[in-house]
Amino acid sequence: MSRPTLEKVAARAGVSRATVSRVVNGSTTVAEHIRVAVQRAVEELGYVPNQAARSLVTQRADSIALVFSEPPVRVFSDDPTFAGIIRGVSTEADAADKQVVLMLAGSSRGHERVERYTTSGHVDGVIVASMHGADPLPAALARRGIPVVCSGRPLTGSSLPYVDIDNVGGAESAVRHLLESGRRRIATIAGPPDMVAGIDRLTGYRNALRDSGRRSIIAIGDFTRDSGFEGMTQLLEDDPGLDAVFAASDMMALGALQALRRAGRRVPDDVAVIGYDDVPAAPYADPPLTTIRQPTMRMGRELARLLLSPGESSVILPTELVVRESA
Amino acid sequence: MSRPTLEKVAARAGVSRATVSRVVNGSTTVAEHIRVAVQRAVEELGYVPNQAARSLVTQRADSIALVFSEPPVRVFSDDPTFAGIIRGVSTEADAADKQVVLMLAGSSRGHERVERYTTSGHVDGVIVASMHGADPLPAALARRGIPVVCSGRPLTGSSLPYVDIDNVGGAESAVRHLLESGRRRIATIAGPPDMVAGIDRLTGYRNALRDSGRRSIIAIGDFTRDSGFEGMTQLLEDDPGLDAVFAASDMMALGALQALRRAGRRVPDDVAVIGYDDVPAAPYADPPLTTIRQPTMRMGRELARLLLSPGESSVILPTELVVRESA
DNA sequence: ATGCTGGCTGAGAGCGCTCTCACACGGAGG
DNA sequence: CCTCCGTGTGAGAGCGCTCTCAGCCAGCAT
Repeated sequence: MSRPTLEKVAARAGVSRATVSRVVNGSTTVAEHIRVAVQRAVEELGYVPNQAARSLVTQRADSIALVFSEPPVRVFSDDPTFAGIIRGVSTEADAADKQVVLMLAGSSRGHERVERYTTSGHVDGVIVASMHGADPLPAALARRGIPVVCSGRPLTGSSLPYVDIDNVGGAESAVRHLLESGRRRIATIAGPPDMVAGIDRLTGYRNALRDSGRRSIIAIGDFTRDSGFEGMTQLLEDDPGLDAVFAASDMMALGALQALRRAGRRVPDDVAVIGYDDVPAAPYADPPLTTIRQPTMRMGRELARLLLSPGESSVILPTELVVRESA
Repeated sequence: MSRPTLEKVAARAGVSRATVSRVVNGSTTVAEHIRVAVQRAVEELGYVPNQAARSLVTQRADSIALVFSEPPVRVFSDDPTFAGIIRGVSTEADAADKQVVLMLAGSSRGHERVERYTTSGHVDGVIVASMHGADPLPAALARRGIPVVCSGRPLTGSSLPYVDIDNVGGAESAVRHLLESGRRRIATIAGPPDMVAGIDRLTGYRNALRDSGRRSIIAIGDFTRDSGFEGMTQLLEDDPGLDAVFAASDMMALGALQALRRAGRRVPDDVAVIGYDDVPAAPYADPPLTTIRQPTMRMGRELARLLLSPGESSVILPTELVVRESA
């Protein structure tokens, strides 16, 4: 029971292969009655074009890869970023009639697999959603001649097109909010210094603080809850008089909340806390977490658009401060 | 700058296409010095086989699809199930040298897309990870002649191979734990009745209760936190004297915790709470949540194994009770 | 010498499709 | 009447690969 071919459909409809191909691909130069006959034959046989054969001649795959250059744990954590990106990319790809292929390239073996897969003609382009700005994958693919766009500004100095979210601006607005509500000793739990988001959010914090002439109090975390807990604990030791903390991720903010509780500080009365990402759990935190929301879905759309219509330039998307009760 | 073909490599190495093909595909019947020469040519030209051409003749794609028949929101929620499945499938597929293609088929349009993609020869088989047991997708694909395995027992009466987790047994052990610790009026917040996990966990609850001769107190939720909150609130009205609740998902348990707190009940002193799934947030709940852990990664591995070596029969995996402080 | 293996290699067909090009056909214009 | 054109349609090449098959050249037995 092999799948029917163009040839079979043509025979059944009493026309040539070329005509069936025209109908299947929606050419207008086919007489109405023939079109109908062919469509019936397609229907009856349950014909589906063989994509391999098609790709072979067209040199297109009509699909794009969305590569997550991270371990799956991270991708499927409660970070809404990835979900939003996927939704956005899917939406846009749908509109352009392209299929989206998700790939995980967590390990170095994964990198190699992705490279082989994408260079072997499976896809027309690749979106690399990597949080590590220094990821070598995008450049490697580009060198192979594959169209690539990155989510997040690449740290490799390559001039690849990218879509990023205004991390600096987001952090600035968070710290400004703290400043405006009268906080005077504002600490931060920064993200890892090898990720753009970590770097840029710290820059934003410093910018806002410098403008107001206050000194910075910094702990370094890695975006996880545990590192937030530890960071907060350390901060409290360093400067027991602090009255606000900006955590570079909600997960770290959640950890900080816990550390604060343990230390007997009330939030927001004694210490105001503000996070980043607006994860699903943020409104359920105790107290509900004030945070920075990112337009993740729009990011996905822009990524796809950038990949599909080359020549357009990189985009930086704005963030939004969501005020709840923690600050 | 088009990609080099077999022909080019052959010319450079001074051999025929066939020989290059043999080397690339690891045939042993090639003289050592020729093999080396060919490999050098491949290296120098950066040759990567054209997968479309290869598939066209071999009728294989060397990749499998992992389809999530759910809206992305659900897939990327803090439910660790999907992440585990993905990891497991990837591991097993890697070992068999197959590529994993993730696809989201949330909408009905998505279903159609997935059907077209998988039937057009892109993949050698499909794993459908769907929580709705009555999903028509698996059967539709099977009808098309594509090898399919399901995660979760299909509710459609089809005899497709599947891998499931022992939901009934898991729920039973949860309720038994409650019973053994002296609880007498044990309620449940059940999952939606159109999902296997919802149905089976309720069955398990009923089984355990029936064995002990106690009556059941039931609220219906949809696995979300909000529905857990509402379910608990309703349960408290229905039977203010209850001293334990088994929530069919951790998210619902988290919602229940919140409702309990609001109602002034102490956990576990007044009411014991036990969840299901062991989400990442479970140990951080207040109090840390006792729950049922599922071997999700193993599930992924079994799914891949089942797809890759047909003839083996469906599998049901055991669960594990994780005792923390809420029960 | 001749015949027979057995190990390597090359020639060539063909996978299912698209797309160019030639061609058939009816109607308008010379 | 023939030419010219526009509109559909079919023939056929070829995309890059795999794989069968034939052929070649040792080396050994006859």
